[in-house]
Amino acid sequence: MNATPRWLTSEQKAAWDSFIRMQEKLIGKLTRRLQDDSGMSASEYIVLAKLTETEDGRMRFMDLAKLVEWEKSRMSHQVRRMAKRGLVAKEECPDDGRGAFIVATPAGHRAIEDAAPMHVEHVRRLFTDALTPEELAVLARISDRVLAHMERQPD
Amino acid sequence: MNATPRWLTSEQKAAWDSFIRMQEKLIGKLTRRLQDDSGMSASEYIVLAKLTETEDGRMRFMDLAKLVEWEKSRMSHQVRRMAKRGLVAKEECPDDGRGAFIVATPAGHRAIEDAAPMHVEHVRRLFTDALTPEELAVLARISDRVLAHMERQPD
DNA sequence: GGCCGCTAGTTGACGCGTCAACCAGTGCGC
DNA sequence: GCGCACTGGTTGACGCGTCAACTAGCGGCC
Repeated sequence: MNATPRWLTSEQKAAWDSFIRMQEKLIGKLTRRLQDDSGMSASEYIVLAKLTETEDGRMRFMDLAKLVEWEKSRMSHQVRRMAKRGLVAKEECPDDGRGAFIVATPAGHRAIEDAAPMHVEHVRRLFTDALTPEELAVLARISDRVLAHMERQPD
Repeated sequence: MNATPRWLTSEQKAAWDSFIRMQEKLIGKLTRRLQDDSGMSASEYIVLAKLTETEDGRMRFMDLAKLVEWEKSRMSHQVRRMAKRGLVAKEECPDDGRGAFIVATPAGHRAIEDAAPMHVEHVRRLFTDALTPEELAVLARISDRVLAHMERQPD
């Protein structure tokens, strides 16, 4: 212990800084846009998106949480807030006394249908339009490599 | 208005999904690690990092906010919390009656010096080690392109 | 020197995310 | 059928981030 730390090379640091800066600005702009255009947070958007992609706009609480890779407590808080806003509703589950279904309400369906086209347009405008198809493919490959690499690491 | 929305192609959507997933997982792991290893949030880390990179560990409030591209209210809240924890202190500015200097305390210096080597190690372990130097360079170039593209867009 | 618009910084309310503690129902072993 | 570990889900406290409203000092124009 107490070995002199191995810092990043200047190329590595530059790459890291660019990546972090880009990602922060991009996500920031998108969430602000979503909020301004549709009065919806990114979390609300993704919950509604996943729910309404199903057959009947309904999903078991834990299935939903696993699908978006959230902790159950995060999902619980989120669902409570969205239920208060009338975007989703909780229904009890006949098969499992503990369980709950989360359902997108009509207002929820309307909200995501209104929001989605604009959101996609912003993703296009800010992100995909910046890159050639080849660059986009390279970025996808790199992202998958990092993801795969992380899977192999502890934690 | 009401034109049928132009969705992303499946390649674009796949690239977007991979990027988002990677970035969320990576940032998530790093912040959790930082918290566990050093009891510090990412925000605290960056504030201390920028502060201690200066000559005297001191910076004008607004200069600091601009440097890390935060809103002043965000910085104000952050500094208040960090002052409460004893990581920084506020000093008044002789030249400008409104102004404030933010100073890293000895505890602040110690905290970042302890945290930095481990943090860098995790960045290396989770990110730079996943990629070849060429891939890293490509990612940097792509990030810079997206950044530059965003600068040219409204908002 | 008095007004006015600007910049510096704070505050409060509210949504978000994490952690840890908790309750309740399930299902399995005996 | 009883006990017990596990899963499903909630809750409360707290740090974080945004927005909007606010205070206060500065600087320029008349």
